[in-house]
Amino acid sequence: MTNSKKKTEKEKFYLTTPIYYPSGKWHLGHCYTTVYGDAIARFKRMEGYDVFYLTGTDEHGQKIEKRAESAGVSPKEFVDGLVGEIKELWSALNVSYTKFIRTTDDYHVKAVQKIFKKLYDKGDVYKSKYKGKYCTPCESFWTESQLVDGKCPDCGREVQETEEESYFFKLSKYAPQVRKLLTETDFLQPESRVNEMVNNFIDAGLEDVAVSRTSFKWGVPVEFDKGHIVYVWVDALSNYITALGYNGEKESADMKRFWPADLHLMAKEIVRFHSIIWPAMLMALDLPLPKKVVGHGWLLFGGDKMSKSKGNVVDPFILKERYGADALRYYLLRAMPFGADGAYTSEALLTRINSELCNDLGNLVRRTMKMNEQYFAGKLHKGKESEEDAAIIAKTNALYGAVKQDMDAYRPQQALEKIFDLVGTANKYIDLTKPWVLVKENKTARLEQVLYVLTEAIRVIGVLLLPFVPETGEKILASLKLAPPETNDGLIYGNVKSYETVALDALFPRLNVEKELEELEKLASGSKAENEEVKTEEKKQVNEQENEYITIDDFFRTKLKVAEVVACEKVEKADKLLKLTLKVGEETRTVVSGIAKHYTPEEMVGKRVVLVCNLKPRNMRGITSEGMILCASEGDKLVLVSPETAIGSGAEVC
RNA sequence: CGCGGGAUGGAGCAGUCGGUAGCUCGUCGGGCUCAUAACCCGAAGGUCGUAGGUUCGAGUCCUACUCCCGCAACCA
Repeated sequence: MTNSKKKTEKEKFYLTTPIYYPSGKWHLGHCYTTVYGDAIARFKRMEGYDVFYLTGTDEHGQKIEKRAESAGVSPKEFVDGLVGEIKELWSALNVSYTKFIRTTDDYHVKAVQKIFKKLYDKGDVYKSKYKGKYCTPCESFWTESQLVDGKCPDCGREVQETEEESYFFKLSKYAPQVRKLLTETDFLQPESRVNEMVNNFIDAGLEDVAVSRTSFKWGVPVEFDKGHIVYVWVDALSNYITALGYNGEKESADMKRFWPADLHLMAKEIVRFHSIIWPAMLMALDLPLPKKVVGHGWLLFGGDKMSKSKGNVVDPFILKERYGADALRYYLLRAMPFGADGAYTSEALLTRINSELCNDLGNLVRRTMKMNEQYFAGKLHKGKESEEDAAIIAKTNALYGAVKQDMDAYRPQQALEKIFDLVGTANKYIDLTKPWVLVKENKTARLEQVLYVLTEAIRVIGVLLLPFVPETGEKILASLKLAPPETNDGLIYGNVKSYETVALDALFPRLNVEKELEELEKLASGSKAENEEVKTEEKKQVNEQENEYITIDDFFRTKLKVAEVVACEKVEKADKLLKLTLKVGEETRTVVSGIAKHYTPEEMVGKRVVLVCNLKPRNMRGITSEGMILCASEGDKLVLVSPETAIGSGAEVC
């Protein structure tokens, strides 16, 4: 509001990623949000803003508590490893965050307690009963709708009506204000999410949310009521203010300077919390609201038709290692459409690297620099423009404005498109002006001017590329013997009057797509195996040596028998389940199996299959499944395991 | 009727307020030689899921339908 202050004072820009939950491997999805934020942060810095870019990890909760327990370490130890990894990842990808917050950080924990107390004192947090159905053996709460035939969906046993004490946040009180915020401002982007939020959650009736739990310990204890743990909403969401030093009491300098946030960036599945609960919390705390929440789509995997099997090499470390941070950053930023889901395929990644980064951009820089070197020993001076130059000069001059417009709308994919449009124009310009002909005709002045025009375009491209692919931008500028500029001033033709350029190594080496796909495939199966190892290790802490072999006795603990399918039908309201009636010797059993996607009920009847007889019965969609039939699967393919030739049902498998 | 997204040339996508259907990759042909077998030009290829409707005119609006994909549920 006080824009008319002194011009000398830098404007601030505060943006955040979500804090990520360290429960498993970090993947490309995490990278997307963070790199997206980084591009914006870097761009804003070049625009002269005082940027605060926050990221971090959300480390509390039951899931982590359990994981740590089964891994035999403390929750903090469990989480420390993963946090170390994600920090490595960000540094590998050149993410320029200002601060990394962990919800286990001391100052955060204390601040959350203060915030909780403040909300409580205000009356917006109150103690009540959390009603639900409790299954004692499973130690789980279920809502009415989750129950199957009124019984525990997990084990099929009776559940008890139980009440648990819990603190609630008066979300309902703020519903009208939040609704207004969503419908009457451009707070939430893309707009398509607004209806989704309003229709599905607000207008459906906003209930107060439970903000404390007593079922686990790993979290921030409620200061004035030990035994209660602050639940994720208050704990995690408030990171955006605790990171600035907010603690409910005195104002911190950073809080004063940077709050409210200019942009909260996240994937669509948590838009709900950021666009409803978070604003309501801030209202309750009497704090200003963030200016914008942007929910981007998901990076989807699969649909890899070219490579035979899954080909899901999505380990960002591997990709970075092989192709470099910039290639990965470029792909992520370029391939995601705004607001919608994007697909990851290794093939698309490789094609993009080759055709756009390597052929179009890399080659443009290289051929130009080589000509500079060859014809003028790299020394160029601004000359007289000719008609041929008009179009490319106009584009060069317009590029910054175009990129800025897209970046102000937080659309890096479109900004990149604009930059690469100039790359294309420059390549065409070379064919248009034919420098090699000018050489032969001794039109030295014209030749120098042509190369100067190109070099100027490349300079602007290089600078504007910095936020997206920082290493590449720097390399381009290094070719021009320029340092990355502090600001975006001077991004117009003619700003640098003379050059002394050098031809450096290729920006991106050309990749053999087929070969790389094969390599990635190999690595994928490797890391997949690794993943599975980790999982089993987590589940059971088996001694490694014992893990390699089981004894014959171990094997015979599994009772396998041949069974004949006598009847089969689809399970209602479940698209993967078939209900099989099996004859095992004299006995008849019902088994529910998730093979409906691969076999029809009709073709199942009469088949002989292998049944695990002594598996603990389990309730699935209201049907008790007494065993499991063996299948072999490979990727999406799944086939039944059957006896090779006819053998009586009930025959033992050994 | 659980929630949501989508259906546009071989593949991946753009198409804003309704007015001649575009881009990238791939394919084919040509050009050039400064450059990383790169670059440039041209061509082939789409009745815009189906059926109705509104309109002078619909990929773009309305209705119904079909199919696909996420989530949820469920696959041990």
